[in-house]
Amino acid sequence: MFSGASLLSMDAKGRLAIPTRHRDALSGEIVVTADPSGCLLLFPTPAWQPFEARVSALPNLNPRIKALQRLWLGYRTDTEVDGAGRILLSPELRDYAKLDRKIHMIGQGDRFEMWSEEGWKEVIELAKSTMRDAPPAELAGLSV
Amino acid sequence: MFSGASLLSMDAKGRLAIPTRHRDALSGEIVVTADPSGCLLLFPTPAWQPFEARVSALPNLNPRIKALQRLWLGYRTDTEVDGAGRILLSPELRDYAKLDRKIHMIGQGDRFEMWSEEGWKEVIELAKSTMRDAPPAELAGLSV
DNA sequence: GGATTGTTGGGAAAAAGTGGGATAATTTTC
DNA sequence: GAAAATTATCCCACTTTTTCCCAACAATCC
Repeated sequence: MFSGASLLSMDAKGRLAIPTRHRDALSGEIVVTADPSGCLLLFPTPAWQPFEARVSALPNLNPRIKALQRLWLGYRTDTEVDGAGRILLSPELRDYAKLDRKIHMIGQGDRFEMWSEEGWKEVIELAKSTMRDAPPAELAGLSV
Repeated sequence: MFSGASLLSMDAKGRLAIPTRHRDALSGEIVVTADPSGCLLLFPTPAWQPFEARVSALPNLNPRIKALQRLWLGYRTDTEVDGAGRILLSPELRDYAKLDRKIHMIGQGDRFEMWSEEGWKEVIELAKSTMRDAPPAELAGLSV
């Protein structure tokens, strides 16, 4: 299970160093794609496959679902970690998630999420405002 | 059950000495994460697991709940107490909770909370103003 | 009062991150 | 079709960060 937040910096060539503590989990082949929440998703190839299978199996006569498929499957990019422990993000992926120098890499179970500084700030703000204004009933008892 | 408030001081390297009276409760593996209230949470590993299970089980098609999961699960960091009774907080965790030298460590049942000077002052202020201005009906009977 | 235990800060060695440069490959233009 | 230029990939070196260990100071107990 991946977890942990890291602030990474992408260089001018679009290279991104994977923190060493995640190197072995992400060694070799990696799949990167776009997520409709605004971030990029980063899967080790074995974890990608069930995800792709589930997305492909969705009933895509619904144009909304079809649009989701277009993103998840359409932006799918295979890449791999180079000798210096870095991956290369294509201009298209970088552009989709509005990534510039500072990137937040967030462990999220079977995948990592890549957020721009701005996007991650909005996630934090959404979480904070939720707890402040209208905590969902499902959370009852979570905080002691 | 953890309880008690301690004012700790973090050194320049992000090291934080655990008060001796809590050492045995927090010996070995510890889980630290971010909380949407603005503080960090510190669990002994056994106490973390039911918390993670409940968070993971939330219905995360709701973007607000998904944002909460991103924080709680995403910032999750395993750490351990060093030979001098200190833990190391990563720059990302420190940054999230705006921690600088002075940190308030608050016992809270199965976990500890870590607050910045500023954040803790706001908690106190909120508690005070609540009792002053609009005590919730749920409190009926608490004050003798 | 001395000794032992606990606390704090610093320093050195190792590891990881960062950037540049060179070589190879591909594309475009003449 | 060939040559040149631009882009991409790989490799090496330097800088910064991290981690581990030790020493000095403080407090407590005997």
